Amino acid sequence: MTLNQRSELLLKTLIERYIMDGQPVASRALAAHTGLDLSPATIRNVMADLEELGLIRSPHTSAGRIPTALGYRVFVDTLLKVRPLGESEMRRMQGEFANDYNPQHLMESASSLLSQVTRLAGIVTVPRQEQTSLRQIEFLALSDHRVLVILVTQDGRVHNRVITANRRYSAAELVEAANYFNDTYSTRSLSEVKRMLLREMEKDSDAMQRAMATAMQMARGLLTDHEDREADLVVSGESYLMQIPELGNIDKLRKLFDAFSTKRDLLHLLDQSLRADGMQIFIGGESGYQALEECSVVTAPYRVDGQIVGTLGVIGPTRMAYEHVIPIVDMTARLLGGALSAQNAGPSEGA
Amino acid sequence: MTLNQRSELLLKTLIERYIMDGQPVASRALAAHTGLDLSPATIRNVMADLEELGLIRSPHTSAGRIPTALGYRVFVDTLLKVRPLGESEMRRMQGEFANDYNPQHLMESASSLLSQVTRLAGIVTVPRQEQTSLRQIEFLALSDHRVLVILVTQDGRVHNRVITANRRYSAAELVEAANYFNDTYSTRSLSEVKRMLLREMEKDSDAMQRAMATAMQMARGLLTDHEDREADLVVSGESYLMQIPELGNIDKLRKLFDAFSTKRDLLHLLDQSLRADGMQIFIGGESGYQALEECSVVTAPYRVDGQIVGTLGVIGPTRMAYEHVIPIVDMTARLLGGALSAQNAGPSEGA
DNA sequence: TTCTGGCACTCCCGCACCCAGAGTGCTAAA
DNA sequence: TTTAGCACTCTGGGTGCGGGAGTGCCAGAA
Repeated sequence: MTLNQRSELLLKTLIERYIMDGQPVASRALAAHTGLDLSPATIRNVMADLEELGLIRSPHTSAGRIPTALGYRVFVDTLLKVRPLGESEMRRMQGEFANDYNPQHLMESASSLLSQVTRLAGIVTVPRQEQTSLRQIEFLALSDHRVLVILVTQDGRVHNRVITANRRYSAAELVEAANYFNDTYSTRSLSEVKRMLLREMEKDSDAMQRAMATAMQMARGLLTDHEDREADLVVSGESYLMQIPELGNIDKLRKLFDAFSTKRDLLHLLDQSLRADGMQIFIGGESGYQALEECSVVTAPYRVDGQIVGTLGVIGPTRMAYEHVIPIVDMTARLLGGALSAQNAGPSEGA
Repeated sequence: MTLNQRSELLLKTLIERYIMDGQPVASRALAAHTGLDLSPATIRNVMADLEELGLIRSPHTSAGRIPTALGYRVFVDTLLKVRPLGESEMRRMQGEFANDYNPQHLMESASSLLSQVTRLAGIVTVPRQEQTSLRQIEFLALSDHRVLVILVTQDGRVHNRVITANRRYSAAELVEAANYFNDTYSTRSLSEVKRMLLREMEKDSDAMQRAMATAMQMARGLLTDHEDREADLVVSGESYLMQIPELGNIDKLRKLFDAFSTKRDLLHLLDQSLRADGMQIFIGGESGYQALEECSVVTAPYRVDGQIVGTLGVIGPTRMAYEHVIPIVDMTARLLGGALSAQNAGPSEGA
């Protein structure tokens, strides 16, 4: 499928116009808005060819043409000129992340920033624990048999988990166990820690030192149901999606919102982007999820200390201003990654 | 405004029927479904009186009647017979809370339980910190100047906050400070702690013991921006609201969903319920929030160790099955309160 | 006095119909 | 290869009509 230059230009303008006002584009309008000095009749001939190729279609006989998913694909892959971010917009975005050292809060900022600037729904995945490495662990006796485990990961997030032990542990024992744990496992990735722990636990526990045994005991609580729903999503601006006319159908809208609250499908989708190591754009049904039928998803992974740990992006109608959305998503990923990495160094000013 | 028994019965049946199928109720239908042996003509006379009183209205001349907000008010206040929960439903609900000792998780369960059982949106406010009392506090050195403060409140929730100190603190210092803090302030309510701290800090810091000084230093970080958005809402099942026909109007729907993501108005509303110390029902515009125009809100406060700490409830169309919803909200409040109180005792089985 | 049957009236709703407008596809000529 | 012209098609809004549902009122029955 090769398009000559003129067809490309026409396809490009057609999609741009359609994105602008959502109306099927007629041959006359196209003739007027593309620079070429051609009559509507000529345009019609070209459009017939483009329709043949499956790039555009007409909703009915006497309407103009609208892009198909394939048309958008070609547009995004080869025709789109991404417009770089303006200075002021850039500064405004940077401002959102300045002086904030709370990781959870940073992710919420990123999500709401995405949705506000693009007027679409913003999504940010919270770093998967397996990906990030352990920085520090502490055990704290709460009551007789209950111990609070505090886990600080490399991205600066603090995780709590209360576990119920089968005997009472003294404060000294717990400190000792934590020290052992920190000495042995700190700076290793959580998945690695998990592997190592499982191996250790196979050994006869009689042979262990006391500290080690206690640490193992605590770790058991950590290992069991740790990853259930920890991998989480921050979503914001869903309500922007309610005014997009393509989803006037309440039923489709409902499916979409269910996807937002279930989160599972979205997490899967974003996982793909996590592995892909670069900006990704899913157009319409391409994502494979029925709820996203009429939607496109633009995602970019973000890095903490050079390591990809999560993804963020936006969800909106297939008819979205890609050339505008793409640089915003890209920049937000950089800014969030930067802010999360920066905080490891820690701020230098006083409280 | 006094209604005779017959008018009351007719109003009650009319509203029940309208809640059932959402259609305006005609005199003939009403004559058939109320036990009374009256002709439609007689019913019409009574309906004219009820309309005069502002309890019902007709959408247009030749339609039946539908209840007004005032009508609903009278209905829920004086006519409604709440149907007690069935055994099996009760057990099912209890099951949701069994063997769960994670407060955050319990609140999410409560919210999703509410929405699943009622098929409306469920809301649960997270306990206000001021209301609950301090159980335990610990300080943990993260890096040079950064200290992790871990705060365990009476309801079992664990709060983290990273503060940046203006000098390095040794582990021993931090332990000592935590001990001092726990000895002095434990079991007091957080608002009380805050008051006492402010008083202490006015004194000359030279006079303080070292531990106390350190504790004060840490506390400063806690006091500053603590209550910003901590008071939070757990919402679920919003998408159920999309299929209620009264909100077919996308614009109203959007306002409602904005209210869900802003959360502020909802928090205000629930705060009223917190103070009212009992089940509350806001019908239509009564709540005073425009977004809730066509909605009713049913709320009940829940208690931890006898003390009201939060509220929960549902939001749905004014035309909701109150006699069904009310006992569910009531029971959920008891169950959540119970589960949160129970966990303070702690489970007895091993890990 | 209260209830009821009857009747005229009103309004909604679905249906068919028509018409203007917009846009296309095709053909023949430049 | 491009273009003008023309016939054709589809949409959407407006209109008119008839049936159905329900009311309000009145006069007579209980």
